[in-house]
Parts: sequence; C-alpha cells; structure tokens
Amino acid sequence: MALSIYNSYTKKKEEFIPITPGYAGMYVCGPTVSGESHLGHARPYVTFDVLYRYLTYKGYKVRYVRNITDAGHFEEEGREAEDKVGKKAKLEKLEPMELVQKYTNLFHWAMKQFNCIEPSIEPTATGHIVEQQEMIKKIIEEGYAYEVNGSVYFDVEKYASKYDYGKLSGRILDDLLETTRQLEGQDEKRNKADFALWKAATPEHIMQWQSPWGMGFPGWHIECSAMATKYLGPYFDIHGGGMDLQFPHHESEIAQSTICNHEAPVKYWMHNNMITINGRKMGKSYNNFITLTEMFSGRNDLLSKGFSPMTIRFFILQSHYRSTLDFSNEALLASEKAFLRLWDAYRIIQSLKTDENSISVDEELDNKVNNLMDEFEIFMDDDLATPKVIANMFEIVPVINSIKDKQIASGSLKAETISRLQLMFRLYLEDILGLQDPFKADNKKFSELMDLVIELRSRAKSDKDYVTSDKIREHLNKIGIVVKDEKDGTASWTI
RNA sequence: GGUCCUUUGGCCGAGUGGCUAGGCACAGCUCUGCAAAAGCUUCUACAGCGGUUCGAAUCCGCUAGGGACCUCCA
Repeated sequence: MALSIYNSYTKKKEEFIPITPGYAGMYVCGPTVSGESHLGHARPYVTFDVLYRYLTYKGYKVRYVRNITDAGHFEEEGREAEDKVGKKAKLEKLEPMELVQKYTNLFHWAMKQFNCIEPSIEPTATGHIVEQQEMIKKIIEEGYAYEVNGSVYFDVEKYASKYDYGKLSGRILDDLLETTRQLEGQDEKRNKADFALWKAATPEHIMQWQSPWGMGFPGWHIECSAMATKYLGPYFDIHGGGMDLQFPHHESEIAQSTICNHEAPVKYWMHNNMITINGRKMGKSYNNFITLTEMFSGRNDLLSKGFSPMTIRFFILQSHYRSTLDFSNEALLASEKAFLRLWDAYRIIQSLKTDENSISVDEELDNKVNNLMDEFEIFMDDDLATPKVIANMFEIVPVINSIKDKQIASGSLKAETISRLQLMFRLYLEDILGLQDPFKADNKKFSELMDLVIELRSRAKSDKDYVTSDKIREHLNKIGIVVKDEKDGTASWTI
C-alpha cells in the first residue's frame, strides 16, 4: 500500500514517491531558541515525528533534518532576556550563546519528554553562516539580489516575472505590493515585497558576523535554504512546518533556492495547522500561550492539573494534523482518561494467552477485529489519519476488556488474531504513534514493595478486615496510586 | 481591505453523497463487601436559507458567526 500525503504546494493529496527509491529526505523547521517552547510548538514536532516513524516503518531510509534557529532576527528577544536578568545590574547580562544554550537544552528535554526521535541532523544557523553567505553571493551573481548599505535584499519582482512567486501561500504579488505597512528598512528596498538575505548590523546588535557586505547577520529565510541544500541536496522530498510559516518564510525559501540551485527545492510541502485556545491561535503575539513546562507541571491558571507529555502527545494525535486543534483543560482531561484506558487495554492485550485449541471461535468478532486492524495502515496511508487509527483501537478495547473479564470466552478470537493484536498494538501505539507507558514505575524495588502491600491488603480482605484493606487502598489513593480489585480475586494498581 | 479556511450532539473531535466514527461527560443496568475499573444500554448532531441529486454533514450559491495569513510566529 502506498502513502499519500497532502501537498500544500499543489493543494492536493499525492502519492508519496521518493526522489531516490528507498530513501526519503525530510526537512522540518525547528525552533527559534530565544524562548521557551509552548504547546503550539509541540504540534509540528509530534506530527513530523510520526511521519518520520511511519516512513521508517514503510521501509524508507529517512534523513530527517531539523534546524535550530539561534541567530538572525533574534535581537529583540535577546534584549528581553537581558532586561529580566540585567535590570538591576547591567553586569548580569545573559551572553547570547548562553541564552541559546539554555533554550536549546530545554527544547531537547521537551522533545525527549514527548518521545520524539532525534533528527538525523540538527544544524544550527550560527554554524552555517558561511553556507548562507555563499548562497547569497550566488543569488547576487544570478542577478536576483542587490546590496544597499551593507544589507542584501532579494528582488521579488524580478523573480516573480519568471517564476510563480506566491503559489505555495496563495499570494498575489500585486496585493503584496499594495500593503501599506511601515517596516524597518523599507526605504532601502526597491520593492515592498523584497526580503532581506543579509542585514547590516548596528553596533548594539549583539550577534554579528563579517561578510562581503560588512558586519551583519543573515535574514531569517536563508538559513533553511542553506542548510536544507547542504544536507538534503538542491531537490529533496519533504519539507514540513507550521501553516503560519507558509508566508513569507517558505515562499521565500522556494525563491532563494530556486535561483541559487536552478530548481525548485521541494517535492512535497507539508504544513500542520495551529493549536488554538478559545478559538484563537496560540501564539506569542496574542500572549495566550501555555509553555510546555507549565503544561507538565500544571502551573498555569488555565490548567486544573499538570498533564503528562504522553497525554499531550495523545491529545495532538487525536486530531488530524491539518485541522486546528482547540486546547482546553477539559479536552486535555478527556484525552488523559482516554489514553489511560487505551493503554490499560494495550497492557491486557500483551498479557493475553494464545489458546491454540480455539474451538469456540466467534468468526464474526474475529473478522471484525481483523478488519479494524487492517485499516490501521489504510488510515495512516491516507495523509496520516491518526485519529482514525485511534478510533479503531478504541473499538477493539471493549473486546479486550470483555475477554479479560470473561464476558467473552477467551477462545472467541483465533490464536493468530491475538498474536496479531499484540504485534499491531505494539507497532502502532509505540513504534508509529510514538506513545509510551504512562506508568513509569518500572523501578524494581518499588514494584516488589507494591506487591507486598497488595498481598497484605488481600490477606486483610480475605479475613474480612475491610477496615484495614480500605485504609491501605485509600492511603495509596491519596498518594496517587489506584488499586483495583479484579474479577478473578486479584488486585492491580496503577499510578 | 486582499487571499484562504472553518462552523458537527453537553464538551472535544473524525467524516472521501447512501449503512452508528471515536473519546470525555451524563443517566440506567450488570459485576462487586464497598469503591474503582470494566461491560451493556440510552442520548443520534451536522450554523441558516435555497439549489443540484433517487439520496447531502459531505457538491453549488447566498446569508450569518468564527478564524488564519498578508509583520515575528509552529
């Protein structure tokens, strides 16, 4: 079966046919490490992590490049950080690279929490100043960029006369030229739609580099073009990022790379939609964002409690990546419960015994379960329809629970179906959707201790000493451990 | 103002013209020392108006609401 993905460039779903058979090159716009990541940022990283995992599952050798933007349009954030720290003492300034390091570390930590696989290459903008300058030089040579007062601008109008500028973002150049916005450096540009490839730096600007045009720093768009070209070549398979990057960032990327490399850079453009809050995009400019550390800890007025990274990952996967996803505490609570229930069933599946003498097979049920599993791949192939995969899993959950509670005979499913369930759930839940055990109590001593506590409670129960058994359960409950008495007389516990 | 998207049951959220997505919440029942969990059942919606069609949440038009991008933005 073949994977289809929605190509933002052609605006339709297309079968994924890699440029080089067996290989897939994928570039995803990474974070600007001038501040802490918020919930909205988590979405592309989770989305493209799933794509990465799925492509790998499909047998492709994937090179996944995700950049770290640690330079350029960074000035103001740098100042902000300075203010916080250095307000009382100017001497306590944060060194720019210190700031960058801090938020890079934090970003990596968050990605680990989300169980996102590390990219194959994670290039930084500051590490590729030379490549960016080389690219700018080429664009000047080609006649599509001009220098003014130490800054270099891309000539959009000239580009548009020959190429389809605006196709990706559905923009019309004439409209762009009409916008009456007052932007910095506007007077230097020949045209309002032109964008900076290199900006001359004022002495106060902290990060700046030597260049053929004087001291300065790279424009925002050029870093992705330079690094993608370097590591994936002039023409590569997939470029991903948030929808809000379509314009001007990705549109500009196409223009730069096209001129520099004499071909359009990307075969499939993929864009994830936004996470909203009260129907409004979560973003810095609206000041309505919740940082990831706040999400995890619950330290935010909009949250009634902290949510585990896996709950958030599951929440994201429950909606399709091209739809907006509205955040609310209530929705997160619902996802949390749902995820725990699903994972519970998954654990039960893994403990099911395959009964070879399956005399009492319920063919209809067996077929149903197999059909639901057949659809996992069909749904994933259809532009990563993770919500549908999850929905199908939930249809299987009652079957599993019923077998466990002996409401359905254990032989109702064929042995091979049970084996398949074990295989498929592990494959999809863990390997492809990238979800992990929410109960991180695999500490051995702790487990043994719990076994003892449970045993003592069982003994009290069998002595009909309910005062003691309830006391144990209530106390454990208070510290966040839930004890459940099972139908077969045993008890289980979850954190 | 321009370009585009969206509007689904109490909430979230899939939906590619025809058969109940799914989750959470609520209610009832079963199981159970109690509780929790689980199972079963109930709740069956597609902004409004008009059109196309044998048949529309799904296609077309209009109206209304919401939003995104046009500036940094995941």
